[in-house]
Amino acid sequence: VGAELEEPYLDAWRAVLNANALLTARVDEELAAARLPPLAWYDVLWPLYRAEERTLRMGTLAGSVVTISRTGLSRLVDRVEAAGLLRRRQARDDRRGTEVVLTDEGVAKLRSMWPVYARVLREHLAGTLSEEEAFLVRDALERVAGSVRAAGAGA
Amino acid sequence: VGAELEEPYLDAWRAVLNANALLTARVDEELAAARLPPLAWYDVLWPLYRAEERTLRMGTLAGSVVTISRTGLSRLVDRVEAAGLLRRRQARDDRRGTEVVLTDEGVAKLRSMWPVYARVLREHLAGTLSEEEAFLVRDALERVAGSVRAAGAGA
DNA sequence: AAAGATTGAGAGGTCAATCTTA
DNA sequence: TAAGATTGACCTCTCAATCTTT
Repeated sequence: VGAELEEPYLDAWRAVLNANALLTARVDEELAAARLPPLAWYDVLWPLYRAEERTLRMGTLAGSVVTISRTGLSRLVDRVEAAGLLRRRQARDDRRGTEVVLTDEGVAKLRSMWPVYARVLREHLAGTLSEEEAFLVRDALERVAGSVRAAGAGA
Repeated sequence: VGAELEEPYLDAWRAVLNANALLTARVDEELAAARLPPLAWYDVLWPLYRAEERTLRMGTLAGSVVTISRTGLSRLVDRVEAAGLLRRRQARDDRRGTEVVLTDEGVAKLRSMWPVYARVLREHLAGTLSEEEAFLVRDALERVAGSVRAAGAGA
C-alpha cells in the first residue's frame, strides 16, 4: 500500500482534500453565524447572476454546480425557490426544459453572502499565498480537472 | 459581487473545488465499478493501517478524517465494522474511550482498494503535473489548511 | 425511442440530547 | 461537572423509475 505512485502526487492530493474540506467548512460556519444560507446556495445563485437575463436551464446549471448530482440539484432548487430567491418556469422553445430565473431577492441575498465568503477567502488564501502561487495552483488544478473531464464519465 | 478579493485567489479556489469534486467522484466511480467500498471507507482504513498496532481511538481517527463530523464517523465506523473490516473495543486505560482496531480482512480490503485509487491519481495527477508542481500545490495548500486550523473552530 | 427534469425509496449526514466513565 | 462517544430526529443526497415533450 503506497507504492506505484510518486509521493509528491499523493501529498498534493491530500493537501487538496484537506484544504477543500477545512475551508469549505469554515465558510459554512461563518455564513451560519451571519444567519445566511449555506455555500451550496451560493453555488446555485452565482451562475444565475452571471448568466444572460439571470436565467439558466436546469441542465446548464447542473453543469456549473459540480459538487452535486442532477437529481440533487432539483431538490436544492426546490428549497432555494421556496425561499423566494429564484423561480422556475417552463422553457418556451423546448417545453421539456425548465428555466431557472434569479429574483431580485436572490440578487440581494447573493450580495449579502459575498462579503462573508470573501472575508474567509481573503484571510486564508490571500493571507497565506502569494499571487504567483495562486496562479500556479489554479493552472495546475485546472489541468487536473480538465484531465478528469476529458476522460469522461465511466470511461 | 466579486470585489475586495484579488482574482487569482478566487480562481485558485474554484480550481480547488472543481478538482476535488471531479477527482473524488471519479475515484468513487472506479471503486464502485470494481465492486469495492467507497473512498470514505479508505479514509477510515488508511489511518488505522498506519497506526501503532493498527489501533486508534475514535477521537484520534475523527481528527484524521477531516471530511466528516464526529457523529458521522460513529455511523461510518458502524458500517465498516458490520462489514468486518475493523472492530471496536473499550479502551483499557480510560474506559470512556473506544478503540478501533483494523482486522486482517480490513488490511486485505485496503490493499485491494489502493491499486484502483492509485491508478486514478496516477492518470490525472502524475499525468498532468510535474513533480515540481505537485510540491508547490502541496506546500501552498498545506499552508492554507494550517491557516484555517490555526483560526480554530468558530473563531 | 430519446431528452429534460422530477419523484419515491433508501442510504448517509448533522445537531442536540443522552449515556457512561473520570 | 466534564470528556468520549453514541443515539434519535431530521435533513439532504443518490439511484432507479417515472412523467412530459420532442
